[in-house]
Amino acid sequence: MKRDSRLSVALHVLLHMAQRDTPMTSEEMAACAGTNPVVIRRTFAGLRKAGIVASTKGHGGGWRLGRALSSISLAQVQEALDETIIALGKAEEMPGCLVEQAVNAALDDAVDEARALLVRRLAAISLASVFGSIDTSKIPLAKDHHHA
Amino acid sequence: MKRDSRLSVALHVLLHMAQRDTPMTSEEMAACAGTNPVVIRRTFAGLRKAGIVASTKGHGGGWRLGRALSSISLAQVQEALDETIIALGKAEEMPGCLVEQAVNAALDDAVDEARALLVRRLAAISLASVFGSIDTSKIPLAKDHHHA
DNA sequence: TTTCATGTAACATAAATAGTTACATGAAGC
DNA sequence: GCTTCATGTAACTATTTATGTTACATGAAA
Repeated sequence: MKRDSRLSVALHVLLHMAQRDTPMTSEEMAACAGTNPVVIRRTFAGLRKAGIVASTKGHGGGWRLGRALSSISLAQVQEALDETIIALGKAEEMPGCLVEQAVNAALDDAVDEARALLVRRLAAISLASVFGSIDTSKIPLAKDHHHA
Repeated sequence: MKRDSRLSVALHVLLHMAQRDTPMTSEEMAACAGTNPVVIRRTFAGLRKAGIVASTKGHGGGWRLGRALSSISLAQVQEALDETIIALGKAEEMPGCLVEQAVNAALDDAVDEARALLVRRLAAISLASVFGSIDTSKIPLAKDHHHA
């Protein structure tokens, strides 16, 4: 089963957006995500509905953050994308089969618990803290500021 | 993203297999899983490699458990299926981008933790315990044994 | 030596996702 | 007001992945 990387992509784009003072067009976002503008607009529509970003049409328009980085948790972004977290599903081929019911009940408990844990962890991480974790020491200086 | 229900299906079939004293053909297994024999043979090849089931060719052949239900954990079956657990993946569009790296590092931690929890939970559940949880009170009696 | 079942390759189908084209909507600038 | 630029979204195409199917070789029992 293929994994869904929309959350990773969305977070990446959001952090680049945070570094700008002008709105970011879907074309710029697409370039930064390695995809195309329509896919971005489609994906980010969910984030807009959640208030995480806002978009404006027309000249000088584009996308900007809807609130501060510190007020956006990874869980909120995940939720807004309506992305599946746990890949394990349950079979429902034989709705009346007690064996199938017992199997699904056993799986449900474990899966729900893991999903809840992941959501808690993602809820505890803000975009601001991810932003702060960027290792700026690796960024080559644009110009030599003759440090030291 | 679509969920993968192979674990649920495999567990279901294994429990039906446990209730029999003769080998179960892939055709019977397919009927019980709502799929077809080749898909079953393909899926269960992984379980055979893990020793969870054994298969024999020829007349009277088919599939049977490789060890006792109490010695098979849900985690072992999951592992044998080589099934993805967590659906969240990471983007690697811009390998050099520090922002992308920071995002993926943040996600990795949370995802790994949730995956580990789920595996622990699945490892703690044996097929025998799932078998024991089947609610036999709901099974209609085949014939009236004039109980009471 | 016939029958039955697995093992597996090769191919076909189906379903989900992503990408593309096209165009309506609306906001800025001239 | 008209042009330009950007979003919003529908409709379509392409790609990818998983599933289902056909075909046939292998091997064991009767």
